[in-house]
Amino acid sequence: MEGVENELVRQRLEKQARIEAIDGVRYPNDFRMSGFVADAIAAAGDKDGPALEAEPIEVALAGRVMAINSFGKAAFVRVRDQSGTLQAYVKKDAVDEPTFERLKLTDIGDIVGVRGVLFRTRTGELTVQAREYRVLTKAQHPLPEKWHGLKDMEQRHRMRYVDLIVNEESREVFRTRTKVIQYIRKFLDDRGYMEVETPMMHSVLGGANARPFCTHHNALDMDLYLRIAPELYLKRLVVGGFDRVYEINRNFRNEGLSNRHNPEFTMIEFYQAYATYLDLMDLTEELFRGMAMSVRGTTTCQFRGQAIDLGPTFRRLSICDALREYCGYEEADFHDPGKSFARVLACGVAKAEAEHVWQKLGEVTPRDAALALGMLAFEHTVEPHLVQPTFVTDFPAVISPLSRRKDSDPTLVDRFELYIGTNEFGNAFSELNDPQDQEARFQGQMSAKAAGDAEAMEYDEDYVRALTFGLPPTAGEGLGVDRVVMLLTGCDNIRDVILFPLLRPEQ
RNA sequence: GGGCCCAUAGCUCAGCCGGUAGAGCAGCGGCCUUUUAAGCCGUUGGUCGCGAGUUCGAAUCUCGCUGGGCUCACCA
Repeated sequence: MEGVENELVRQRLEKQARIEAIDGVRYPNDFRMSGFVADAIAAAGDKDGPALEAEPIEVALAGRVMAINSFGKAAFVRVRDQSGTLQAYVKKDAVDEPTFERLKLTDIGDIVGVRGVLFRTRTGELTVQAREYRVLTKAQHPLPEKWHGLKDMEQRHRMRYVDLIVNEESREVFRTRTKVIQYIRKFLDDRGYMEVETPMMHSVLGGANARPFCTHHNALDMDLYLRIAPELYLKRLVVGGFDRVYEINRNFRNEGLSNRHNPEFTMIEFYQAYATYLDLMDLTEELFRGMAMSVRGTTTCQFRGQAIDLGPTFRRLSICDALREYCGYEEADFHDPGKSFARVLACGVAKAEAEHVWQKLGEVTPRDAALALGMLAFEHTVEPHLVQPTFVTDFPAVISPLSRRKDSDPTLVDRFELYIGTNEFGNAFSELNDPQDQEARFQGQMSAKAAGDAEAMEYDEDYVRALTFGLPPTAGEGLGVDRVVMLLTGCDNIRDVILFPLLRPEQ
């Protein structure tokens, strides 16, 4: 940063040296806290001043100085730890000379240790009457201003540690993030799911349609991908007899950044044998409702300027019905790529984009092409309508290479995506467990790859082999955890819910 | 990657119709032993993101670069 030449830093280094001269130690680590601030507050309960005087409670607290109100011969020092904030009162005639000197050398931002008994000020505020007061760690760099905090988004992301110190809203977002993950974990644990860990370095690309990050293992002289999804490994585990598994997984996709996309992001992916995508819809509603109630105490939330209610039963809308309702599709349009193409253009999709999508499909039937093109119209025209939670169901098989075909129509699959606030939150389907069909689907992906689809999956021979040993009828789902946190915290930018989002290097 | 916008003191911002910088907070000095955005008096602090150009003169106008925000595209 601006370096030690800065005047403010120079002053603080000077104070640090003077404290060291008093204490004989520059970074002491022998202060022992009696507990957190919250414990001290709990110990005092609602006892009034006289009660605290009658039965003194001694505490030793440590934390960061957030404010100092000084009177020259006494001062209030507001100390914050992980659990909360409590002020200490240090007065000259209640402490020895070196202690009062330490107080005078304290800056906002310093880490201090305070020992003393609890009392109440004339306004009734619980306060530690300091007997011992020490500076444990000098903050050599000043903190941002106390009531505007740190506003600059770039600074907040680059120096998250400072953001967390000064912005309570930011601390709250990440506490909520932790609660969300704890809730999901407990929710699945309670239902007999087993948490597992699968490889993040893959030699075969699969489980999603996305461009990967590449890396290299030196000793094996082997190129590897950072995983884009754990799906194929999790289903291998179901083959292995772990009927219900889940992984809270970090995935890596080599795509553009946006306020909804970070190259590494967190998903919760879970699989349940002897279930279908219909079962997962019920489970998903239950999860979202319980999570919202647990984390926020209500099923309503604000997301990207929209009022969302997770309380009512989620709407269920098939792709084809959506296209009929919002894009004017008629029966013939679902079978004739030319007609579907015309509908797509009528929806306002750029011709070049539609042609590109058509072209990179590779060798497909007219029905498949018509449906795949329809997805463009869906994304362009239907998505903006999906504000309240909606399960979009029955996707085209041609774009769903791992999903089970519908018994009633093999060109469609038993799949849903969950939309909330016009954004996709999750993706689930009954798993394709027919190894011969899976082979054919991988062939289709290879065909698409050959036709120029950079995001197509690779042919995973071992996965097909696993299927030949028998994958029970299974349903699986993935949810974007970062987006769930955005929804429940009202953050519009994914970077606000990721502690250290990817940024370009400084300078 | 495309479009629009932003970058001034440690932090939050003003100045932008060109005349080489201002406030609040923080800091420093003084007064103040129950404050809580404490108060009162005084005061330090800036290669105005970087680099060119126009001009007698640029924080201000122009171009380029860097970083960021919003938005579009792909995904979750």
